[in-house]
This record gives sequence, structure tokens and C-alpha cells, in this order.
Amino acid sequence: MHAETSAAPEARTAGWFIYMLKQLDMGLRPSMEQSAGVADLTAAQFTALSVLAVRQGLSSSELARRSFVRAQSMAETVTPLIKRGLVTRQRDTEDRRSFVLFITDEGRKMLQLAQQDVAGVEEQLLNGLAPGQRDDLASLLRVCRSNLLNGRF
Amino acid sequence: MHAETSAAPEARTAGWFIYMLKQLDMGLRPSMEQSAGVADLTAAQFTALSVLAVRQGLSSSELARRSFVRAQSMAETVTPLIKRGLVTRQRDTEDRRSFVLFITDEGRKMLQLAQQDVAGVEEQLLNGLAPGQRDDLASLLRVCRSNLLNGRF
DNA sequence: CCTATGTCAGTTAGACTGAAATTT
DNA sequence: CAAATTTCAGTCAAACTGACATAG
Repeated sequence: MHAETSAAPEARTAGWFIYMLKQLDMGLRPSMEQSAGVADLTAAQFTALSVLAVRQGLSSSELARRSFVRAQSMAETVTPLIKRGLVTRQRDTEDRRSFVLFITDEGRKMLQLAQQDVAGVEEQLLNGLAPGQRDDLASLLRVCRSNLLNGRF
Repeated sequence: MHAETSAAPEARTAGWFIYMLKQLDMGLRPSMEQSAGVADLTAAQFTALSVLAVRQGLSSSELARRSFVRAQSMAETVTPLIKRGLVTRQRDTEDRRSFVLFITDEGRKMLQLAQQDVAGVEEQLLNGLAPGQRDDLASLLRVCRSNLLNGRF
């Protein structure tokens, strides 16, 4: 790996990686909005629901921190999910300031609906990458995320 | 490379990569806004200026396509740059519908100011990654971008 | 005639800050 | 009393759609 690609595809100026990450995010946005829309979700709602499906019993504030947004922004995202019955909340028994969030069966159904659509988008994104390369990309991205988390929280 | 990481750090559900890219972009946003602000630029303006520094003589529409946004959105980003004299425009001699854009000396000065700041942010993002790993990440991200471009334009 | 560029106008999702009440 | 969670209210950057004139 990392052999000198003789084509010298593009100079990497200061901020190249950040620029590339933004560009990929922008390029994926329309597809993501459409996929989320299949379950009548916004992109942000879909993301929040995805996290709650894996990490049960988070508070809205914790969810916000993991998503790099303020607590107020996450509340705005989660509230419609609660009203639609896709997420329920219960007072935290140990810290009565906060509510813990759980995805409901209906929430899982809607999530699965959107995820089926997203799977195709992601496959297109990763087209041409072998399983090992996808693992590499995953671990590299994990390092980056970890670096950001360390800096901030 | 891509050895089985025995820790099994996190399951990769459908949409994992997309989710990760969004998360990184969100985590970088505050730093980017601050860095761009050093030169009194918005994040979007900084990005547009960065592209124009490398790819001279693009039209606003071309710039929009490369950035995965609509022409109207890019116009909104570029107009303040023209008014501030960081970018100039000339009628395209071959296609008199469009204007070609050029970064000015003042534009380069402002860009460099912001880029110095961004360099530190990117270094933090890539902290712990060896040069070869950065090259790997770069080429993997390039494949992803290429996949998105093929699908759309 | 159909398409592309640029411009004006209005809209939207999704962040943000600020302030207040409650609990730790 | 200082810090964290939630909620209400307002703001903002930055995307979007629609409509139009003009040029290819």
C-alpha cells in the first residue's frame, strides 16, 4: 500500500483532507435526504435514530456530544421523533435532570426502511473498494474521529 | 494492512461510512469557521477561494458542480468575494453566457491567512497517522469522490 | 426548441447563541 | 454556589426551489 502513485493526481494543499470530507458530505446529502424521506425522516432525524438503535438509553445531551452539536440542536432533532412515537423517553433514575431515550419498535421499522435505501447509496460511494480497503478506510476514519473527540470533550 | 483488529471496535451498520463522514464534517465545522474568520471569510467562501487558487478560470457554475451545490448557492458564496476584490470575473470569450473567475493577489493573501490556521486543525485531525497512512486515506477518499462524481455528472 | 448561465426572490433544514428552571 | 440538563426563543450560514432573461 501507499506506493507512489505515479500519476500525481492532485496536490494536497493545507486543508485538503478537510475539504475532501466536506465535499463527500455535500455530495451525499441529496441521496441521504431522499433515503431518510422514505421513512418520512429528515437527514438529522435519521442519523439520531441510527445512533439510538445501537446505543440505547442515551440522553439527548449525550447524543449531542457524540454528534458534535449543541444540546439545543439535538433536542430539536429528537422532539419530532418522540412525538411520532419512534423514540420514548424516561426520567433517568440516577440523574433526575435528564431523560434517557429509547428507540421503539415502530422506530426500528422506520429506521430499517431508510437504512435499506442508504445501503445502496453507500455501496455506490464505496464502489471499487475491496473489503480490505473498506476496513482500512474505516479504521483511518476512526482515528480521525478519535482525534476530534479528544480535542473537544 | 487491514489485519483483523481483534478489539472489534464498532459494528458497521448500513450507512456507517456516510455517518462517519458527516460526523467528521460536523466536528470540524467550528474550527473551520474560526479559521476562515481569521480572514473575515465564511467557511463556504474559504472553500470556494481555495478551489479558485488551484483551478484558475472556472465559471461559477463549474465551481458549483465540483462542489456538489446548485449554481445559485455558489453565486451567493462567490458574490461577496467579488465585492471584496478577492475574486475578479471576466466574460468568457468562448461562451458569452458565463463569467470566468480568478483569485486576486489580495484574495491569495486572505486565503493564505486562513490556510495557516487550517493547517493546525488538519494536523490535529490526522494526529497519529503516519505519512503513508495519510496517503492511503487520501487515495481512498479520492475513490469515493470519484464514485460520487460519476453518479451525478 | 431545448439547454445552460446567471440573477432575483423566497424557502428550508439544521446549526447557533442566550436565557430560564431544575437538579447535581 | 457552580455545573449540567432541558426548554423556549430568536438568529444565522448555507443549502434549496422557482422564475426569468440571455446565450449557445
